[in-house]
Amino acid sequence: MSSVLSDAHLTEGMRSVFVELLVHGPLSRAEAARRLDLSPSAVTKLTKPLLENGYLLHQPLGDRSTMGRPSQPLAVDPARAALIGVKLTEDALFAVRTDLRAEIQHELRRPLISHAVDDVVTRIGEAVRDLTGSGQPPAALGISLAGTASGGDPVVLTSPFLGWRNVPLGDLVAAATGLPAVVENDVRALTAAQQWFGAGVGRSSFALVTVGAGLGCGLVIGDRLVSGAGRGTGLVGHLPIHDNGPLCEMGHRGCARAYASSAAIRRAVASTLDRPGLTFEACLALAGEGQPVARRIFEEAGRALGQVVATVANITGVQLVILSGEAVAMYDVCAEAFDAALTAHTHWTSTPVEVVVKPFTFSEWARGAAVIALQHRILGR
Amino acid sequence: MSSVLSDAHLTEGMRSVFVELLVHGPLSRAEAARRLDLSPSAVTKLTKPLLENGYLLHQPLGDRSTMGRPSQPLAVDPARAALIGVKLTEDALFAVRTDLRAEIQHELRRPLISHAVDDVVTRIGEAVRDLTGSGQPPAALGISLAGTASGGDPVVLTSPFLGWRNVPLGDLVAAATGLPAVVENDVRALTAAQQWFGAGVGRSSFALVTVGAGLGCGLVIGDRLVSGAGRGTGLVGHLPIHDNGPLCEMGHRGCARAYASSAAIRRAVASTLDRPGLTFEACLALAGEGQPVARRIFEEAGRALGQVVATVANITGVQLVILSGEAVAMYDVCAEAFDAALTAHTHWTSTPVEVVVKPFTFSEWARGAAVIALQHRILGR
DNA sequence: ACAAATTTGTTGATGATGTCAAGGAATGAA
DNA sequence: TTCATTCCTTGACATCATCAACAAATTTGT
Repeated sequence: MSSVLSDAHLTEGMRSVFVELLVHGPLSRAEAARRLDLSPSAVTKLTKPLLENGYLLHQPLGDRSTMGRPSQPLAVDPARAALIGVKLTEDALFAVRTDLRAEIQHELRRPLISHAVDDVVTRIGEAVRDLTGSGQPPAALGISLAGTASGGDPVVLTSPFLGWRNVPLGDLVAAATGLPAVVENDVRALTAAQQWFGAGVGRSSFALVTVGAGLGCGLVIGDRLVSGAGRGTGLVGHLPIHDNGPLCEMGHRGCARAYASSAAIRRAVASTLDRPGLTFEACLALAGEGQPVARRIFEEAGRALGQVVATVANITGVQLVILSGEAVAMYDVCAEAFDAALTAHTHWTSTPVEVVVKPFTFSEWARGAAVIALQHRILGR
Repeated sequence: MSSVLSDAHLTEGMRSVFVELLVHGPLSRAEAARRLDLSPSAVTKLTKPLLENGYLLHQPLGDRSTMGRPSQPLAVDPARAALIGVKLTEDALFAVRTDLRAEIQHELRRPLISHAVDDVVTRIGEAVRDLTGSGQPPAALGISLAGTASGGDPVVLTSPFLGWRNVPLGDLVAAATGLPAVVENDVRALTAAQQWFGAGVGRSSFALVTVGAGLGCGLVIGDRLVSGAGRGTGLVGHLPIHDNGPLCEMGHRGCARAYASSAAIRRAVASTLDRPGLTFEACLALAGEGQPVARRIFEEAGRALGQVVATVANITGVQLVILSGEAVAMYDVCAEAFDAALTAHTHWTSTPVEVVVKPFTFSEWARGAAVIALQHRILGR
């Protein structure tokens, strides 16, 4: 049983069945056939080699309420392969090891002292080794970071905060680790994770809006992750909100980022209260306690965020928007302002936007990278 | 030679070759094979029945500069079938008859006195008869109008300005004319026309922004026309531009529509100059002559439009935006303001947006409807 | 208890569709 | 004239999904 998801000569049909079972949980052959618009016999034939190779397992029978022969649910064996996901930030490296359903098994965090390409590649290699240990070698590796990483299987990336331009990070890491490696923008990676294993399951189109150090937006339209070639997608951070709002780092007045990024919120609360040492979490706590300055600033942030979400939904037509990111906890203290702004700016001819708030931990970024690796490995792009 | 594009039992492969030749002009078999990632032999086999049925024609040989046996270009015979496109407005019906490449052959305009469904269906039937005459019967019919018409092959539509809700217009017209009929939102129809026969050819993603009575936006992402199910797409009309701008019809302050719609511009110029009878065209002429009020108002419109285009490009990541619509001529008098706003609001990490301004005549709306009919007929959705 | 109905899953024959290998056709270059 | 090159075609072959038939496992009804 050699390298995973590659030797078994996965045909197109087998891939589609595998993905359907991976994403939509255990399904009987008959149900899979209906969903994929295939004949039952085709599913039988396609699943046979997958079962033999251990990719699929028979599940214990579930409900027995229906008539006729009970169905035999099939499911992907999540332990059949492992994936590595790495998220790079300016000063740290987060890595996770996940199973095939992107459930995190191990994680680690390492400081990133040097931004030299070789050093980063070495650090990633060490992290992979430490996460792998004596276990089965991972099937693939994904790397995510902020910046305009190219979409798909990209070999070349440009990252402002690392000071990189046209670095073939994927190839370098692949050479250093011996694993197939891909690089992707972090927000898109997170979007991919939601598409296959999160709130986006079963939705052919949705948007993910992240709030944290900045604002981000990922799109899935027509079952495909949108990746603007050359241009980034989801650049919502500098959407103008008010003419006379606060300034952002780029000198824009009243843009979304100047209202809703965690940095902007922290700055605003800290400077108004003249407590320069305040962290974002402390600001959040203050707002939770009803401190008026903090409350007001979070309220304005919620309003800005609501307008961002409404604008994204109006332009793209998505019905579902997932809220996530390091600072998504702010939703709790600004829900009313958010909802009011969302409703006010949603086009009146449209059905209301569904908003799902995803609790967030930092390892989600790395998990997204693992999903990118998985998708690339299975779909071949 | 019976009904077109249906009897010949078009297989999937034949469809793809046909569309490739239809959209990308004359191509040799070898070139088509390369583009479609097929073997040359496959193209030979797929084109044979299409040639026999008259869908394809051999073109006279073009350049003979290369080595080897000269290629034999194939092209779709545009006269092999005709299409009807109908655009409905509040007070008129525009209809065109086109060939397979959506070139307009005949067009007509009829007043729409009654909004009763039966009357409209009858009017459409008359228009089709008049356009068909004694010529070959059209292969399909498309209808476009403003409002949230469902996407694709829709049978049911909701139109605010006609006062319709859930009218199965496609089925009714199909029954009345005997032709396969589909309904689509007008902006999406125009977008489809640009995708196959306009500035969008060869682009897998682009946006179309229309300016006229309102603002509209159509999207093609990943080679597919985006149609928000339930929610409309491209609802850019009420994008906030300034906090203290003019009011739109919905009571929004300073939204894009209040700046850049032809109605808003006309109102602003006419009321400021106290010349209530001014038409939009007259306003445009005034601005062209340098009349300061008109110039300023068009300048602000251009600024708003530039911001709309930038926002669409930032969120969707499209690299190309096509400008069109009845009032697109305004671009000439506000190009600097438009470009400045576009650059200012374009995310700085991105490559610049390409903007293509399409001169517009009203029959383009109906032509778009014809393209929708064509796409639906060929692709089956 | 037993038969009928119902749904699932399997198997082999069939048909559709594309590739491959081979070769013919039409040209430019040596 | 001969060769290299590119285009196009043909028939053998492989792949893959459907279809029809049937076996399997259960509920329902008598």
